[in-house]
Amino acid sequence: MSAAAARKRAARGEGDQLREEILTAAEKLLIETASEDAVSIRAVADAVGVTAPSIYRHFPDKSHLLFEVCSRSFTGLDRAITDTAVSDDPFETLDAIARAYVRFGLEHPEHYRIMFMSRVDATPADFAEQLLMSTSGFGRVYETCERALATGRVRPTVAAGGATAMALLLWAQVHGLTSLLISKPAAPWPDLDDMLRLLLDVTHGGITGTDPPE
Amino acid sequence: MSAAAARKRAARGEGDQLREEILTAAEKLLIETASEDAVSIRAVADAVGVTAPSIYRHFPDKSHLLFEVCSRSFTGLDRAITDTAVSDDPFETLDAIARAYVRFGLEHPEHYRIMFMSRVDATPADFAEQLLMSTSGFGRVYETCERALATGRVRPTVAAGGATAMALLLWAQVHGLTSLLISKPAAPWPDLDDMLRLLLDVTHGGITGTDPPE
DNA sequence: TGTACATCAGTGAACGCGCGTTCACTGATGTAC
DNA sequence: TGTACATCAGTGAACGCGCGTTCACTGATGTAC
Repeated sequence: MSAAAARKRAARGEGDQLREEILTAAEKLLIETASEDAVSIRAVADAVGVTAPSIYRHFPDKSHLLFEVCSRSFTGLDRAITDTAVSDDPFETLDAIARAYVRFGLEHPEHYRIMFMSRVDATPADFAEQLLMSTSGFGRVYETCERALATGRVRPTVAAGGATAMALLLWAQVHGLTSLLISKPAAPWPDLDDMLRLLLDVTHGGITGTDPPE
Repeated sequence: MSAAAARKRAARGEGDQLREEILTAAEKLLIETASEDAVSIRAVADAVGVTAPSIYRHFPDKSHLLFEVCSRSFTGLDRAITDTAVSDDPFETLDAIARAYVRFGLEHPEHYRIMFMSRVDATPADFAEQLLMSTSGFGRVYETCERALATGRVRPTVAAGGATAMALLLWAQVHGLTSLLISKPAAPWPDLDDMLRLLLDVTHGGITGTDPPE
């Protein structure tokens, strides 16, 4: 049962149109099947309504296709972080970013899985790592950590590690919750809002040594 | 190049011997190749020095084999937690468990990946979840959280969630660090000991509202 | 305006591969008499 | 003690499958004269 509607062949300059459709279909397939393996060249081609070889006019091979789908997800997360309102208070900003991060992960679990839970060499070359660390999203977190340190409200033992360690710690915290919620949905989780509040509360308290403002 | 040494055929009662060898080989393959996909029936059989069909005398199918490898890993983690010395101070106990947990994950990254970072339906039926939550390891954490709550030293906002939420939070914390270290080794991580101390410090501080004892 | 032609998006058939699994079998091992 | 026999661990060949990828091709589109 080929999902293909009758396709019109693209005109001369419009080759990029099919390219877009391929990416969209691959993304959709990835999300629906919840499995990277199910995203085969043939399946994608079929979903778009085209034969398998024509994928190769637009992507050199399968891994480049998957990587581009993945890389768009990074952009999405990046935007989610970058769009987060900046507060004068760096701690509030970090809270807002953390919430945006978790929300993004839960709304795009399969992308999240590929980005942060899959094997390192699943994406071409060393590209992926670079892509991650160079995103403006991580940069934003790092800067905000610097601002937080500058307030002098960070406990000395924590401040000693510097902004890099602090940013990585915060990342680990939100990643831990996000990825466990994705991979172990059957655990006896409390209400998500409660859990998130608890996490942020503990993290804030552990970093500043004071109760959170609210 | 079959890795097979000449094998002696097992005697009557010793069928379980090959079964053991199969499990060991599958585990080894999983760790060496760092890929669940590379653990094929054929590859395992070859590693043991036997033909593929003979696997089926010992396991009904591939997923049961993989599941048993995985289930042994759970037992390993479970033991790592259960063997952790219990201190009178529940917070010290939680710290020790956390350290044992992270160490286990880093020493068995592929097992850890399968246990906590892979898709839910990658293991037969709903077995896996049950296996996780019913391990004595998680029970130990839960009990220790109850003891911690009983000390009255836990901040009210945290205590309000109860022992379940607290245990899940701690799990998310250590899982976050462990899984990120595994999947993003190229990130600018500080020294592991420093990172771990930072994590425990922040968590402890966030939960009790006081500086750690040391 | 009309026709010959170059371009190039997409096709259809085929390749070789490794996979999980099945089947009828072989032949060493242990047992019954 | 010796022999016929049942057991069953492991074999070898084969199955059908979906995969990524290649190749020579078709035929609609746009352009040059």
